[in-house]
Parts: sequence; C-alpha cells; structure tokens
Amino acid sequence: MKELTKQQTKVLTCVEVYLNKTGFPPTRAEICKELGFKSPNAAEMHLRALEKKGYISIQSGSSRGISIVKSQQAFESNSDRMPVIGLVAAGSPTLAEENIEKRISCDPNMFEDSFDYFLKVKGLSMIDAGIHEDDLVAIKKTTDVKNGDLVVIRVEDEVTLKYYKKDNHNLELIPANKDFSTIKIDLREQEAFVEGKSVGLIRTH
Amino acid sequence: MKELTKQQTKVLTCVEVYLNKTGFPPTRAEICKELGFKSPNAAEMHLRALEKKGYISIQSGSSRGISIVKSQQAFESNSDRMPVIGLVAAGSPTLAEENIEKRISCDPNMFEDSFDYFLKVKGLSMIDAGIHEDDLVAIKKTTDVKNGDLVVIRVEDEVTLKYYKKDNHNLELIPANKDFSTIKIDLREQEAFVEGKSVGLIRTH
DNA sequence: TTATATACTGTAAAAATATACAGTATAAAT
DNA sequence: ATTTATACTGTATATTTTTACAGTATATAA
Repeated sequence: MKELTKQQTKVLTCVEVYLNKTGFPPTRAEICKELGFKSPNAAEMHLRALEKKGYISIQSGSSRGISIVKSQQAFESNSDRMPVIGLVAAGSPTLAEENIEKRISCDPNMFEDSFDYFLKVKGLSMIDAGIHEDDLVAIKKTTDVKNGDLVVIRVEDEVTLKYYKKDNHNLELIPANKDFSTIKIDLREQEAFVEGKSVGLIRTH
Repeated sequence: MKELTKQQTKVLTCVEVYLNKTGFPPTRAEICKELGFKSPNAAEMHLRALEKKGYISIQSGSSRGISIVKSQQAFESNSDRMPVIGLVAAGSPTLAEENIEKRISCDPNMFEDSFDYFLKVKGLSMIDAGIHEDDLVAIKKTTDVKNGDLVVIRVEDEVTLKYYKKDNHNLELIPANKDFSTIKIDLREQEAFVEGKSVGLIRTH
C-alpha cells in the first residue's frame, strides 16, 4: 500500500472520524470546514489521491459516496472487547494475557484518540484530576508523549500513572494529590520507559 | 422500543444492507428502486416513521443523512450509537433529537447497569466526586432511585445532576463541591421529577 | 533552470437529493 | 358510517453536492 502524504492522512482520518460520529461520510465542503480548507477542490483532490492509492473508493456522481477500503487505524471494527489490566505492583509486563482482568465491549475509537487497553487505577495519587480508585483509564500504547500528558510509565520495576514533565535529562512524574510527592528522575542515572498515555476514562457508578 | 410495521422493517433492512454493502446510506430514490416504490415520498414517509420510533436518526438537509440507531438484526452486534445530550439550561425535554449533540458507538451494557444516554456535564458542582465539566455521565432512565444515588432530576424547568436524598417529603439534592449548597425541596410545595440515574461515566483526555 | 508533485483558492454549473404538497386506495378501529 | 393509520403515486422546487476549470504558491528533483 502506497504511503500517504501528511494532508492525505489528515483527510482520511477526517472521513473516518466523521463516519464514526455520524454514520455517513462527509461532503467535500464538510471536510474543508473540518480541516480549514477554503475550497471544496482541496478536499476533492485529496480524496482522488486517496482513491488512487487504494485507501477509499468513491462512487462517482453520488453525494457522500465515499467508502473506506483500508482504514488508517482499526476504525472499521467499532466494537472490540478491550482488555482491562490491573495496575499491578511490580515488574510485570503491562500487556499479557494473565494480567487481563476482564474485557469490556466498546468502540476503540469512542474517545478522540484510539486506545489499546484499560488500566485499572489503584490508589489515590491522581484524585485531584478526578481519577479515582478502580476507574478505568484508556491507554494508547505510544512513546510519543508531551509535557502535561497523563502517562503510564515504568521506572525500574514499578508501573505508575502520572503527569509527565521532561526537561532535558530531568524527568518529573507528577501526581494530582497534595499528599503525594513528585517523583524526580535523572535520566542519566535511571531508566524510565513510557508505556503509553491516557486518552480517556470510564467509571462505573 | 416501538414495533415496526412490515414495510418499515423492509425499509430499515434495506438501509442496513445498503450501508453494509456501500459504506454509506441510500437516498430516498435508491430505497424506492430497491423496494419497487415509484415515489420518493414512499421512502420518505417510512424513514420518518423509523425516526419517530427511534430506529434511525435523520440529519435534516443532508443527503444520505441517515444513521442507524438501533439495528433490526445483528448487523452491529453489541454496539449501539448512544446519544450524547447537553445538560441544557432550562425546561427542555431531556431526550429529543434536537438535543442530541452526537452519538458514540458503544455497548449499552459496558457498565454494570444498562443505560439510555450520555449527559454532558456542565459546571463544577460535582467536582469532588471526580465529575468534571464536559464529562459524559451514562444515564439510565428510571424513577427507581435510592438515597445516595447520583440522579438527573428536574425541578421546575431546571435539570441538574446531584446526589439524591429523600426523607419523607423532604428532598435534598446534594452537590459534591463545598462552594455549592444543597438544594432542599419540600415535595408538598414543589415538584421534582427524577429523569434517571447515573450508572457510569466517560471522559476524553 | 525547468519540470513535477503537493497543496491549495475561487467560481460556476450540472446533477443529485431532500422534501413539501396534493392526491388515491385500503384495511382496521371506533 | 366515519375516522384513523398504513401505504403509497406523482410533481415540483429549493438546496445540497459533485465536479470541472482556471489559477496561485512552494518545495523538491532533474
């Protein structure tokens, strides 16, 4: 499958998100509005390119006649049984069948970003961020995190959920509870491995 | 859910099959062609009926603006498009198509109890319960609530989300924020209508 | 230096589409 | 006997939408 340009990727994602939200594909004008283009032809050209590369098919003459052939991510299956993983104390690999407590049927794209698993929160270190014990935090596996992101990070053998702040070789893992203190790590001395970041949360009342 | 007539069932199935085949919904004319009708108004009327009965939603003014809300058969097994409703200020009926901000594909049974819609939280009155602005609270339509339940309740024309506490004719609606005060109602003087209760919450980070 | 691909703006017209309105027909309910 | 709901036909129009055409700008490759 041919590579997509940055803008083509944006357009494809836009179509998929729209489809996911409304149940039918967007018009050229709607794509433009979403992505800030000022001419419907901008969308048209990208769609043509996407069709040529085999990512979508366009039914000529039909309004909204776009269908996804090969989605960027796994947008097509909109109900997977997503694993729930306990925030286990020490050293276990984050995702492993024996760590899966249960599975929940839901759309991997129910949040703005896709995710890979739920992490069951232990402890009260993020209580001021409205994250309670036993809440399920949706985690997207990635190492691409920014300062301020809520991340799942492994330091030595311990896995925690904290706010991320990195300045050069100084890493801070910041809790949202004044009774807990920030973990400060000098990356020249100690390793820290980002497992993923939170894209959402669910809680059962 | 209301029963469908024979023809309405045919039309709904037709829409689902078309969607399944092409990836986008049919036009009125296409439905007619498929089912042998000779007037687009035939399809139109059936679609209106399907919308009124809650099986589809129609985006007025949009071509092919049909989306399946509740599918006939197991086209989408355990994933319905659950409506998200804004906590509108005054007097609006809780569930009405014009109040639906969007829909989210998810399992209506993802929480321990089933639910009917998501309510988008406004304001900070429940912040100490870890419920933030713009969180989506899953609401089950019921009037069967107990003390301590988190309920959606309408008093006069105002709809709010509060903890429920009733003692004889004294009703208390308790916020989870010390800056807000408990609303006390003497049910002999003022009416209060329980719209439903929260069974869960989701939040996008 | 000249292509070539990407990435658009702006306009316009033809075609597709939703949707209102005026009817007809039939069976079941009151 | 009359209303009511279902189930359409047929026509017309305003709106939505696709899609072609004529340009502009920029970066990269030949």
